Amino acid sequence: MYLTKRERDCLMVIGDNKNDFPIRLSDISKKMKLSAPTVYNLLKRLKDKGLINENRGLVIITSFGKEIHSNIIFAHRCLECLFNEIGLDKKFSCNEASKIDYLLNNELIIKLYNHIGRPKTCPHGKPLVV
Amino acid sequence: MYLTKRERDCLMVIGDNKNDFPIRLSDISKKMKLSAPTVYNLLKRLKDKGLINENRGLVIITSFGKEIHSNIIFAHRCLECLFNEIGLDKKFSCNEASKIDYLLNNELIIKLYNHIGRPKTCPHGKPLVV
DNA sequence: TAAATTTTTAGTATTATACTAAAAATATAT
DNA sequence: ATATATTTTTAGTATAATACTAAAAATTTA
Repeated sequence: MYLTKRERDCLMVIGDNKNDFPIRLSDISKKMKLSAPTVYNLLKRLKDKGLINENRGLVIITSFGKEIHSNIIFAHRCLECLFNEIGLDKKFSCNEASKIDYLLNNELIIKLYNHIGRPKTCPHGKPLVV
Repeated sequence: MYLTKRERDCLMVIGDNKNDFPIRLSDISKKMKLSAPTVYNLLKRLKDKGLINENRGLVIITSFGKEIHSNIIFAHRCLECLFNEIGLDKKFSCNEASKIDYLLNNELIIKLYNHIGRPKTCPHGKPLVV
């Protein structure tokens, strides 16, 4: 599953949506600070990759999309823990984690998780395993 | 200094050249398994970024290019050490490190280096500090 | 100097990114 | 119900990165 940084960011916005209702294209557009047509094209790619379903601007994440999303969340929080542990502040840790959380092999992330002592939460207090 | 993955790979080939003589475009082309015109365009970009000097296919790395190259080498080997420590084999560690060694902030890498106990060498036995 | 190799130009193509303008569709408010 | 507002979609444009082939130009080697 190769994702570009933008695709990753878009999937995160969609997956982070706590609402029961589908998220709108216009909401994603506002959150990502990108024009509607740009998001329209992004959504087409995420659809092609089987990560979302989309109908007339209403976006629902697929179960595959949820899997990839939660993998990225897990990788992100593991990396945040590591970066925080070695002396970076929360914001910096988060920022650096965002650059690479979608690129690394899952096996690596699980081994990293074990190595840092299976923490319960990330530096923001969010749970690592949901 | 933003580099693409390909630019990173090309700079590594150029910087890894131990020969006193400049490396040829055709040699880079062979090593990277890319056509000569593709490398030609890559070199133009590295030139624009001040990383190399190039004249009629003869390529020399600049002092700035050397700096970036050695930063990436250092990041790469630190990451390899970490990945090896958490239980990945040499090859896997190297492969994963290559994905991200050019993306992370230098401060982070230095803190990681301290965290892993300032090792002398990477899993391949190559020195971390030259 | 001829042959071989290498660099460079020219042209094509794809993917990702991102915009504006405007048409079409849908939703909201009166 | 209809006018207004919002949203989605299409169309068109643009740039950067990637990567190729074919062929011309330049350089190197034999």
